[in-house]
Amino acid sequence: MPNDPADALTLDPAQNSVDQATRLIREDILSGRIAPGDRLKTAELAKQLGFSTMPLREALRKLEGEGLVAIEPNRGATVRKLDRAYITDLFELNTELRVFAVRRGMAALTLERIRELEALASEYRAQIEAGEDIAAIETNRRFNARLVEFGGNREALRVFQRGWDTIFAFRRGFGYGTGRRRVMAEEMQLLVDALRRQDATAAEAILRMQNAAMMEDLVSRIAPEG
Amino acid sequence: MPNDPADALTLDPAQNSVDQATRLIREDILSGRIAPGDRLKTAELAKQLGFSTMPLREALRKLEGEGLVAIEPNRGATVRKLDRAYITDLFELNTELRVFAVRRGMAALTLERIRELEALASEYRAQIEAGEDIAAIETNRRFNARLVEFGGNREALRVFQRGWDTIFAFRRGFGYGTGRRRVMAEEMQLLVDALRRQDATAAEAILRMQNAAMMEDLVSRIAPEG
DNA sequence: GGAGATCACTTTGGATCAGTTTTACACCGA
DNA sequence: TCGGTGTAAAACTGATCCAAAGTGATCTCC
Repeated sequence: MPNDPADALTLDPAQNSVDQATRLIREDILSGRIAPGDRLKTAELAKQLGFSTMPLREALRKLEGEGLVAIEPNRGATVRKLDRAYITDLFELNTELRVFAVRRGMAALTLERIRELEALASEYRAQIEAGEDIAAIETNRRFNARLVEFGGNREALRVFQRGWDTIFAFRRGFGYGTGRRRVMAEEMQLLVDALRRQDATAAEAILRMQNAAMMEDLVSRIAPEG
Repeated sequence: MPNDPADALTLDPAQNSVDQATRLIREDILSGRIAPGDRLKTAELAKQLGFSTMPLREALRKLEGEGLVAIEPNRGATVRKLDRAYITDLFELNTELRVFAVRRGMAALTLERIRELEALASEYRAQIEAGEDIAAIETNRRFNARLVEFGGNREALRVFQRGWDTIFAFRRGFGYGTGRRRVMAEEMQLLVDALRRQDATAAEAILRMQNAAMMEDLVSRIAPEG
């Protein structure tokens, strides 16, 4: 969606109530203030956010279309439940999108772009060492988003971002593996090195290796049939 | 979205007006009865479909979330414009998803599944020879959807289907390349043969070759900066 | 004492209505 | 004749209202 005014990627002025409400609810869900499975009552949200129920109804419908909330007839809206299959599928798909982006964007990788990725990787490492976990997570997101963006396929980027947000919202509830963090910093640097060498095979291998480790970490945190 | 009641993949009973309206409008868009860029006025749709304007507003919001329509504040809803970059990105992404599915699903490809794909390929060939273009297009869709489904990643399938529907809606407006059809039937058969031989490399090569040819065909139909 | 039915309360679904913005069109002037 | 302006109609936005469906508690009957 190249020029979507209500796009999460671009900064929207959010003039009308519907867009504002949509943004606020989405942030509440993705930031974990509202947990998966929670009910979203229009009257409650209306009082809480200061809108009437009408914009809320439309906002919830929009979020339903985005897949973030589920609306059952005569029963109202709830935050989308995330089961194991969904999360692992999403995660695997995102890895594939990163591999695709790297393969596709390798040729167009200017030195400037590589330096940007390297800067982000350094920032990530520094934040991990300093114990700034929240900031590190955000840096990680930016690193990967830029990586996919350099692939040059906007739709892939869009799918990737949505998937990332969902996985992130899920992981917040289950915690992060502490052991993976330092390794992640190393892997990031290895990836940048591979990109600098124009070594697509190595880059792909790193991404898949990372995927395997993260999947194991994810699955271990979920109940047998979450 | 494994258990979405209002999912396009599953057959929804569509009890309430919003779901019914959403489905009807979506079908109108994807079938080409409403063209990209057309305005979607709530009052008009309400009279036409027999609902009040309220459910229509919510239906349009839901479709906005799905990315099918764009809603600008105080200006109403229009069917999402499809420009060249969007279509080519989508098409390329879909090729990648097919490659991913083939690689991932190769191991789990039972003989039964291969036979099913082969049957679809034969059906496609027969329909092309008989000049049943509409039916052939549908068979082509089923073939590829099954191919991706056999990959075992539900999210990939979902993204693929949405992308396919969009590309399809676009191509209706620009026509189909007549020359590609017979070649497509051959490529389908080649793909099935590769799958039978468990030859992932060959299968991938066929898919990418097909992608290149289709992209060329697509781009040639679009104005320089459509 | 337990299970089922009834009743009250909560919440959603759909409709109507007033206020605001946009847009189309005619009119006026250069 | 062309361009700008002002008015009017149409469309969207937001709010309130009423009906319908669901939920839960209490009460009665077995």
